[in-house]
Amino acid sequence: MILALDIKSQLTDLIRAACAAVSPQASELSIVLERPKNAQHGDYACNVAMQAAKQLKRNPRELAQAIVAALPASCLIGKAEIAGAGFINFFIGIGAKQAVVREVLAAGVRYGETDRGRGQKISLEFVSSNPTGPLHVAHGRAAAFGASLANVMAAAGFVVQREYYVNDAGRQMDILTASTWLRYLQLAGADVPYPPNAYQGDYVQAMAQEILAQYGARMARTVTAVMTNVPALKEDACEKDRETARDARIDALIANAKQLLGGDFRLIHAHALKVQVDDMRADLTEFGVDYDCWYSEQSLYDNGLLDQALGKLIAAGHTYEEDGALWFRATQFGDEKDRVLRRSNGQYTYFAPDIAYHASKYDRGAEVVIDLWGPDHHGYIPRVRAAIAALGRDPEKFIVIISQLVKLYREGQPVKLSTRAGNYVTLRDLRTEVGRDAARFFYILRKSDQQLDFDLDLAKSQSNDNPVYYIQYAHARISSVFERWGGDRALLQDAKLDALTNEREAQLLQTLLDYPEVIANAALDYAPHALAYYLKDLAGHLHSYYNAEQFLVDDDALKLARLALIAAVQQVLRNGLVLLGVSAPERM
RNA sequence: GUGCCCGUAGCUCAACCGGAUAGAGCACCGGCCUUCUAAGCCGGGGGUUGUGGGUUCAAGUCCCGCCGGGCGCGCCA
Repeated sequence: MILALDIKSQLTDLIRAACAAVSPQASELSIVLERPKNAQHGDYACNVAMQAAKQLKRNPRELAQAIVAALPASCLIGKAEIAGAGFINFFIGIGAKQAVVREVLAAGVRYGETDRGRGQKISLEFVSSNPTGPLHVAHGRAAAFGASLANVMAAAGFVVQREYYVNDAGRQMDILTASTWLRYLQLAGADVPYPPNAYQGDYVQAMAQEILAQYGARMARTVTAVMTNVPALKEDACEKDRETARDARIDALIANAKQLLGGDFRLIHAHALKVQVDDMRADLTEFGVDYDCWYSEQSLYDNGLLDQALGKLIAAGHTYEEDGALWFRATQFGDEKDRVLRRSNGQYTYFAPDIAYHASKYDRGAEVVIDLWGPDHHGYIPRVRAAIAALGRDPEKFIVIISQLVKLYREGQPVKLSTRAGNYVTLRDLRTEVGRDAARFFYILRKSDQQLDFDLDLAKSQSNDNPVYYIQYAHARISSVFERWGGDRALLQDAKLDALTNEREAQLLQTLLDYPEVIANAALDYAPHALAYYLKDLAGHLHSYYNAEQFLVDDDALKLARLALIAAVQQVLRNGLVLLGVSAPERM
């Protein structure tokens, strides 16, 4: 929706008109309005006079004076004064601000929406964890960030497609399949060794149980058969050699599994995939994170999109063969080295289907593609960008947001995590421990490219230390006032607002006015944390107001005006919390 | 070694793409509950924005050097 009451753009128009009257050249200037930190500097400050002073060869303060003098008459501006080096400070009349209350109450859940995104189609991919085990706390951050960003962008007028790329075709899934089978063999009584780089979690055991229950001993094989041609580990060698040996060992086990099981390998594979994807989906749904599309990597092989994408690259001459492998000339598109698409063993790299996947995002209508990745993938960005460029798409329309590491703290000490032992903290653990609201909120409190220290005790604490409760409490307090009042909230829509005149009321009105722009900026900057800080701010102003003034007063006009104001505040608090996936409780 | 990201109060972090006296919370000190929820409010101390230069009316923000930290640099994903 487009606000009737957009003070900032109305003011911008007035200033532009004034500039045009002062000088034809000045009419070309871009008018930037900013909310001063210092209340003495008014509600909006404009620096256009300082920007223009040089090219107009005029003194900035004198120029500012001329612009102010040329301002068209408007009931919006209570006062405009020159300050500092040439700022024009605007004080908005309280009457103009009061109208925001009616605006908020009329718009309701839609207050804050703008058309800044102009309906641009965005593909936003986030989490996309391998379906080889439960989501852990880093995925949780990506989930919370991606979901909040998608909500904020949608509110700002973008059309957002939320995507999860399911890596159901790669080697990791084969390892999970083999892991499940090995556990199954152990359950069936076979004394097979379990490799250290197979999946260690208990969920593998659980899947093995299910396979055993469903298919009985039909997939059992002798240990000798399973271990045929499986090379030994080299635990006394150096780290690099040990890793190579481990890789070779698990690859041999996978090859044996495929050969010994035939079609049954696909059965275990399909079972494991379904269990893991269902589990992740349930986990995310419980976290308030939903997707428009779960996109299968395997489908790119099956429906020919992979061949199509590679065919395009080959036809355009962007590939070559060397050492038996197929290479992409990534260096011609800004990457630091060329990249392998198809290995000499005939297998495609992870990169190859990923190119097809990204191509499909654009082919399905995305104007801008945004990927949210972990920090360990940032070296991968130039490669994908190069491929997008090679396919004739604008690489500027491909944006990667890096979601940095999450460190957990308990009692001031970092929580030790060891992926190898399989005892990492899952998202589900975290949700169980601190609750969904605190988890969602804490996760987006930091800029995505900054490491996040997650204080478990703080997130759990039901105290004033906890910013989630601080905001929710403001919302609940307002509910409590209305419960005490007992009147009909619909009456507030038409309440007279003239009585809202004191400093705290002016502050609240202005903060409500800021909300749509906060949403828009958070969307354009990919920075949902800005919304969290705004809500803390709004809640703070409400708490101050609550403490300073009585709402349920004898003076009827004053009472209704104040109730209308806090109803509007509550609406905005709720709207903001909804975008962040945090509940807005009526009582606490 | 090379590339990217980061360095702001004792701690965790903001700062509206270059604006005015760098702001919150925690911690510390002092006040406020017979009045709509004290999970709250009011007040106080605390800073050479890692460092040295540069750009300009104006730099935490932009450019260069250095110091310190994180991550990446596979025919892995």
